[in-house]
Amino acid sequence: MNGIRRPYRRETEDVRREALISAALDLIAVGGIKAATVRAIAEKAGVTSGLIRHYFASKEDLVRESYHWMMQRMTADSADVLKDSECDSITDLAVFVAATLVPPVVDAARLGLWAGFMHEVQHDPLIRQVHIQTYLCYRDVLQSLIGPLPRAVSAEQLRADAIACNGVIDGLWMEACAVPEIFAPGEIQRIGLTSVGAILGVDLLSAHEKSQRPTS
Amino acid sequence: MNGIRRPYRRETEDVRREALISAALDLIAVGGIKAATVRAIAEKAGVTSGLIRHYFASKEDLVRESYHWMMQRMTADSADVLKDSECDSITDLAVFVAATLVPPVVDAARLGLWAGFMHEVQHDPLIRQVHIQTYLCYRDVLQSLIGPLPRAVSAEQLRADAIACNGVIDGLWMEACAVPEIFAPGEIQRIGLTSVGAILGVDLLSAHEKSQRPTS
DNA sequence: CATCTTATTGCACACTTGAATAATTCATCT
DNA sequence: AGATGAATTATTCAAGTGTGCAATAAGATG
Repeated sequence: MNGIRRPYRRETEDVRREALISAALDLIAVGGIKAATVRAIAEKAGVTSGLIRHYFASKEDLVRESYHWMMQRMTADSADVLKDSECDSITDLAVFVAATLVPPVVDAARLGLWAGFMHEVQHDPLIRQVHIQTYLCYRDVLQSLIGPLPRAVSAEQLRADAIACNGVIDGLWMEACAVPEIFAPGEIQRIGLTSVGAILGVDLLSAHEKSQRPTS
Repeated sequence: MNGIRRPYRRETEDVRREALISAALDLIAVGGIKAATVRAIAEKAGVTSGLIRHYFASKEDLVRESYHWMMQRMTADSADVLKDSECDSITDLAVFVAATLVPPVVDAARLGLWAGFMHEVQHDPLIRQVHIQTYLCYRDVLQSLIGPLPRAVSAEQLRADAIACNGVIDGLWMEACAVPEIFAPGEIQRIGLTSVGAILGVDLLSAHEKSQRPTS
């Protein structure tokens, strides 16, 4: 058989793996896990489907690694918000909460991705571990922002506060992603700041407003 | 061909439709949407796969109706908590919040079900409409519980409070379903009561404790 | 009991799926 | 340049997918 084959370039393992992972995540975000077939992934990554099994033990394996990759990126993204902050602890927290409740963190595709994996969290041990690790990591960041606040609380109370704040933020993020049209612009962000502030007994709303305009 | 056919009983349309819907939901809860194949659904419902197309225009159609059915049941369940309450408004709210944050509402299968459909919410117009309707309905119940509280707030504030409380509850519910093992028993419930109370400026925790033991 | 309606089965069909493997072609090394 | 090795393609395969439709038997009606 001598049909003409498509030309190709050889790439490093890292390049190909990342291309396949990105393609898988794109597909899952838009069409759910069922849309991530080997053929669709390969086409989106610009290769043929056979290559998937060359770099991953199975398609399942690729999906698992994709989840890990995505969660790592999300964690890094949220940590970046505070990278070079020179503000007080209240303002840091306000900025952190506010950033989580507007685009690009609020994004239908991101929610689709997150939900697409949620069921695997129940059954795949590795995915479950990644989920827990990412959740705890995010909560720790939150706790490290809550801790320095000018309040006197026990360690137990601090943990409870972090869980609670994480809960509000997650819940609001979800609804904002799912059906943004039923909220006014900026409403969810404002509600998030107010609620977290109420839980912690600090005024996050004005702290956030203050952080917006000192560009003078 | 005259192989012996499996015997069967004729049932009404309602019985069969509900059996098929229940079977579909069971499968989706455990294995995600991809597990809900026509053959698996039919087997679990005790019929053969051809019957699905007799009662539903397509498998997709069955899935859509299943979602609708599930959401209606969830809404009804949460409304039932307050059915014959004779308590004051604070206690009603406390009971409502508390009920959402323990089993059977907190349940991995329920979360799996909910997440399994989340992606369809983005793309299927009917499912999206059902989602919005259910969300607003739940929030209205919440708002009707918040409204009578002994506080003086504007209508706008009331709406914001309801959104915020719904957010906390959703977020905590999610984490409790997903990874219950990282929380102490009753911890999420307590945190939920405290947080919602803090947002609204009322003491839900003691209101709930009070409602537990007046069985004298 | 005979007849009729239709709920239900059983099967075939066309397609898609993930996986396995043979066949190629690119890039590197001497 | 020419050979070597491995990245990549192309093809095949068995299993599973939803759908369409004819055959059948359950149960109501007369």
